[in-house]
Amino acid sequence: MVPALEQHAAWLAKSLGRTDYLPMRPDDAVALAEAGVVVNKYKGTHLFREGDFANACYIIEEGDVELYRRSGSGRSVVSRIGPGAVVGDIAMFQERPYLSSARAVTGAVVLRLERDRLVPLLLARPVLAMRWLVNGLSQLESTQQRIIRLMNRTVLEQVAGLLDDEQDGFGEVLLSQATIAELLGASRQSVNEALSYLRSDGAIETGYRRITVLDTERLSLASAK
Amino acid sequence: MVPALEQHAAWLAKSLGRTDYLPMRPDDAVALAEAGVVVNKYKGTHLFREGDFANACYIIEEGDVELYRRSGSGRSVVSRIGPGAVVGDIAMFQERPYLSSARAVTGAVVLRLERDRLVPLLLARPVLAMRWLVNGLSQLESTQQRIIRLMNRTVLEQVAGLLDDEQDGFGEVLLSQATIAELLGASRQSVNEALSYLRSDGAIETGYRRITVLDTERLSLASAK
DNA sequence: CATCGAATGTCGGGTGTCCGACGAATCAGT
DNA sequence: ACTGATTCGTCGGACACCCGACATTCGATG
Repeated sequence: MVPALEQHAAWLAKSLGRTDYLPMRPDDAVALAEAGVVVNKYKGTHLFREGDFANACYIIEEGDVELYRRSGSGRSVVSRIGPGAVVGDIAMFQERPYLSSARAVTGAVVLRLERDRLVPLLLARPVLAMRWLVNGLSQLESTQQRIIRLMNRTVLEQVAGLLDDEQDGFGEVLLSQATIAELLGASRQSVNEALSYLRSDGAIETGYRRITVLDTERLSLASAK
Repeated sequence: MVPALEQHAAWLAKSLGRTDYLPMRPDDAVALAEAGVVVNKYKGTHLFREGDFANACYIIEEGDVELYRRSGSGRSVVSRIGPGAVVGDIAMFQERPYLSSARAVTGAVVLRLERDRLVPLLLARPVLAMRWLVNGLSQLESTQQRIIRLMNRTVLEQVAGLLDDEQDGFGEVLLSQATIAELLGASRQSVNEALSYLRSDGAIETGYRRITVLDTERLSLASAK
């Protein structure tokens, strides 16, 4: 076994959750890593497109991926996911076409898992199936929370909440205002107005494709309201 | 084995999806039915409340259940689910408190599954775990679709879409306007205005806690826009 | 350093929705 | 049939948001 494979195995074990009551033996993770292929995706390329038949799913190891659908004329962003997320598994398990397109917005490293190899593996190793289950349900939970964040909230509150969630270790969010607007289902102008307010409040600093969080306190204040 | 148990087993097999590549042996369904307890819930009673520690999950066999959370002052409806849906499993698998309350809005029959009995069962029978997984992911899909339905859509379009989805075999939707408003995150008045428009258009008829769909064609026309 | 595409900041006009309020209609219980 | 509680229908004012438009600024590319 190559060292890289071991590394991926360890990474997978961490990514699929840390539930104590589901002890994961090392060979479980290794088996999963062996079943997949590590793929390097360049910025802007697609993992899959809406309508393609779902033969495989992907686990994101590095980078950000955007999920979107055509809706009428334009496209609407369903969600944006990062390392640890599993994508395409819904359609894959149901043996149907993907219901959204997945595009790497940064350079990304993903693990591609073919349906024909994954399903037998999960059936043979119940612990992996259970982990996968818990992981998928966690995703469901965060999606539901996003619904709540969208409902009955002004753009200002939504923007503040998003910045609070998305900031990295240095308090930076590297998104254009247009992208934020798409994520929230708002217009770019309204997002700009909200950012202006937060800036004048001293909660953030804004730059080109970059927002720096200065005061998390004020931010969550504007978010909760 | 009592006849009622057989019936529940058959029902469970149907409810957890019909994926051909996951053949479910009869004893799988029976084992699942045996692991749970059938509970009768009267209108208005709670299956569980937000914050309670999640010891069990529920499969709904009859009736409708409403999921809601406290948000600030009032409560906001997360979703409304019917027969076939599984609820409470997210928190249960994660060993955390329930993140929303579940209340029977009609009389309901549910199967209560204790965590301590279910987890070993799923580990012993991978097919069941996989079915559960596919079912949970389907729920995730419909939640995502609901997000899309909420974003960038007028109340009229949302109401038309909801009626199209929720009508039963006779084209009837038995919900009060206030409930519809909660489901969509809109005000009762706006829902009323949308219904008035659809009524004058000849697409629906309205009554006390009842809406009858007359013309599905016009409805989907108003929904798509 | 010149150029061009992309992103930001800002302005009015138009409108969809919320909110409070009120009366009419419907249902359930004594 | 009377009564109280719930639901429906409707109005006008307030306001957050969308949209189009335009100038400005930033960053990559040669």
